[in-house]
Amino acid sequence: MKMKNYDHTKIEKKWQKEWDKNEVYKTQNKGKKMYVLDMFPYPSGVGLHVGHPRGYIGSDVYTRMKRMEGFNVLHPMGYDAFGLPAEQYALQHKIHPRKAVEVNVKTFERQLSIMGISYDWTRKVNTTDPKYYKWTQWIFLQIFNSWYDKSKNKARPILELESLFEKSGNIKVNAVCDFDTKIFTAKEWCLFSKIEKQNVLMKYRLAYEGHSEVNWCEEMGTVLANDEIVNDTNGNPVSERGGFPVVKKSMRQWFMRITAYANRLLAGLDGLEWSDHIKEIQKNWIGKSEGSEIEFRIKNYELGIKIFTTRADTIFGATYVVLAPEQPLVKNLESRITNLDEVNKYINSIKNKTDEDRTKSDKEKTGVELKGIKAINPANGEEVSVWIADYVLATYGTGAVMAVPAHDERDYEFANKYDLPIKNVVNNNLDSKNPYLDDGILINSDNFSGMTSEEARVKITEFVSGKIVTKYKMRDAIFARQRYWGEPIPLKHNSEGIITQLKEKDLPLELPNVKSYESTGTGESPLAGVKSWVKEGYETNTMPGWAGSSWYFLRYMDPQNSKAFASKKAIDYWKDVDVYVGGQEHATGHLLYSRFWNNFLFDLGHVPTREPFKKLRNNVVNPDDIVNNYGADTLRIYEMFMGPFEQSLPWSTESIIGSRRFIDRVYRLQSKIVDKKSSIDVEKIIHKTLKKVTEDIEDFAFNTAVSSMMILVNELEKSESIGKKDFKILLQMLAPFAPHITEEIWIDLGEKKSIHKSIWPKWDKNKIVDELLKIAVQVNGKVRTEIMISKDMTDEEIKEMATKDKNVEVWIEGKEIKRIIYVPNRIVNIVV
RNA sequence: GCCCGAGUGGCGGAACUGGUAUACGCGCACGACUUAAAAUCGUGUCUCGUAAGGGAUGUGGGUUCGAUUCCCACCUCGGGCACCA
Repeated sequence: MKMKNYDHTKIEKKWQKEWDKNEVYKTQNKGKKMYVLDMFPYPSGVGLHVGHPRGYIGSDVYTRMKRMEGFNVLHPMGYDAFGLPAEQYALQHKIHPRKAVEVNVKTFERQLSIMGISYDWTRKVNTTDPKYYKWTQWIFLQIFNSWYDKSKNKARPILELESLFEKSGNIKVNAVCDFDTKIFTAKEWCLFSKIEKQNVLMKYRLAYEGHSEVNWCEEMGTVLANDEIVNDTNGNPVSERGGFPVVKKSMRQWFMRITAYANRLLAGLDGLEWSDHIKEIQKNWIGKSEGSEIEFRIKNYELGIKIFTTRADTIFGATYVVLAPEQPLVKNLESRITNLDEVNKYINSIKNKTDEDRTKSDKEKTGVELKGIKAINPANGEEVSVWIADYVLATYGTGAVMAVPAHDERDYEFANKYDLPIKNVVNNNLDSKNPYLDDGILINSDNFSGMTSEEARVKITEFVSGKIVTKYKMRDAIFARQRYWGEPIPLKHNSEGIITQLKEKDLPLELPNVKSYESTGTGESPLAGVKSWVKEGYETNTMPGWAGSSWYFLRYMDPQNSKAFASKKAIDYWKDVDVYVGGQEHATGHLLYSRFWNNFLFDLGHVPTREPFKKLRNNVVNPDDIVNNYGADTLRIYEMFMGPFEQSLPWSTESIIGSRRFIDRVYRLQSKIVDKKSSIDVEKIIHKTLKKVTEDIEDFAFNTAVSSMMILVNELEKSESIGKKDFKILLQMLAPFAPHITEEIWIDLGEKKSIHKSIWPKWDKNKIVDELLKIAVQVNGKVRTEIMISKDMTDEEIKEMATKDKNVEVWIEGKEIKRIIYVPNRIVNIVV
């Protein structure tokens, strides 16, 4: 490892210092803007470290070219330091989370800077800084104080909803609200007590308090999201971090009504330059489906059962109805159920099961008939039995389904087990292996027989007075953690249960110091143990990890502002993120929540665009530590060269040597520099390569950009000399990949200003056209020879030249030429 | 089960909107320089064949003058969702 061609450690350190001193990467506030963002990291259990430099390097290469192209680039970095990972780390090491964050941030910054990443560090943000989370709390209050107007399709202030209630109650209000919201008139509204009003409004707020069954982890003393839970080796649910057991528990929670935005989050994907893969994941997660809501009347009772189905065409085959055990209607029917004991026993048995157990698809279906209750099939007036079963989900659709065993696999299984009637109403191909085919011709369906499923869906829905509706699988997001290390929620509860909110001037509500930030084990946050906090009535839950990260990209635009989360001027200038680079593990979390918040802020006029991230590129995990042996420039080139940017690659310390050799060769090429013009051939290849490199960086095709520069260097080595001017072009196009060595040579060549402040060169059109070109000649699609053509030959001349070629004549002799196809500058194909 | 995506040398991978498949790099072999080694440079490197030529982009079909690229079926791998009615 001795006697390198250049001393990477010395050179790289020198320039990193120099760039820092001269603020080479400082963002301006004018010019054509370009916002290139890396997802900011959060401290992990093993401390914060640069685990995967690939993404940071890729976005840095892109950033550097854009800067040289004259864009005013914003390329910042910061820290998402609230949340479980930081807290767990602190607990394990018996230090305060704030201390843990400080230590880890230092390590991280050192590792980033040795790779030569060109961040503007003056714009650093940290979600745990009270000056930052003041605005996280402010945004929370905006959401809390808003409702979703379906007719205008946007969020509006809650005050406007109250005045609508005063005018005409809620009957005419077309808003997104809780499923069980009751109808009231203006008069009734005015008679409501303060607390009753508060409860009603809570059903409309976009941030709301409610109760829900949650995943409770006793050891960690906290609620976990579904994606924070994994299965242990026995198939039991445990926390992803630590592997502690997880059970179901009903708890008071704060929620974000993200479901109000389901359709916009789905539709907004169309205009985004994201990979199809990530879009697909978000689409599935949102889970839109069109169907019908249809009421089955209950015999001798005023209420009916509303069911949701996507197969209204099969309603003539509906032979029973199933409710989810938690469906509120079950309670209402209690007095009429003749086997209530059996029913209650079933409901209780369900409560003790985890989601995991309930949703295992290979599990045998169970259920109980509600005896004494009969429903009427609205299509044919037949009486059908009513059941509860846990294969129906309370949280999707209406929590009730019509069962059509002939055309639904799950209903079929259930009907077979409990001996319920099965009636075929769609004439599928009966010998087909799958009796549940989507489409067919209706039979046994009165006037609808003979129609296709497709037609019948809408017609039958009308016939039974149902309506066409759209449902989503996505649920509202829980917005609370029973933990210490998070943003306090800026709300107070008084002894009567009235909720008041902090005024803007009183923000931030700072996280108090506590003796013990360890879990209380009771399910309450450690904040519940702080007397002064509880006395004031402050909310003891804190915000979840995703709060601070849902808007940080806006803060970078104006990170020091104390009057607003960012000034209007800064927001109007930067608008949105042009390119966003980060891991795809955030597809259904961060990337969805940020889009939700940004759409919301757009509705209230705080930001100028709906979607925050125009272009998304995903980085994948890879190890590091090559810098010491080979240098940062080598690491950067290697990471970019070894394959497509968005693909995970196995690390190979063997092949990295190729990247180092490449740099060494560039370094040695200096001996060929002359003070006059280079030969035509050298000029040509320089400009051709420049064109390719420019286009490739634009497309994030870094691997082929490096490859074409390698070809260029191979060619230059064969040449006698290189003009200084052309050599500088090579340095410039290499600068984004290898910022240190190129800077070193650049300054050596007598330049005064940093190469990174130089202007990205433009390729010369005239220099990339070849006078002579080699093209292939095929006979019947097989290559037989190559010919040289000049650029001013006509098509006819080229075709003639091809047919006259000796190597071709052998193959066409004595045969009739049927056609000659000439693809300009590529190929001639002679068909005989 | 459903929905995406991908299969190219010993390895990482390239091939623009259908136009000379295997660029570039690693590895390997041989050679040059050297007392020697390292480093560096040069030559070769899909496969069968002495050659002329033939065959290969997961498998089998199809469209086309021409297919890694488009279409159909199947196989394998990766990812997402999962009792969503």
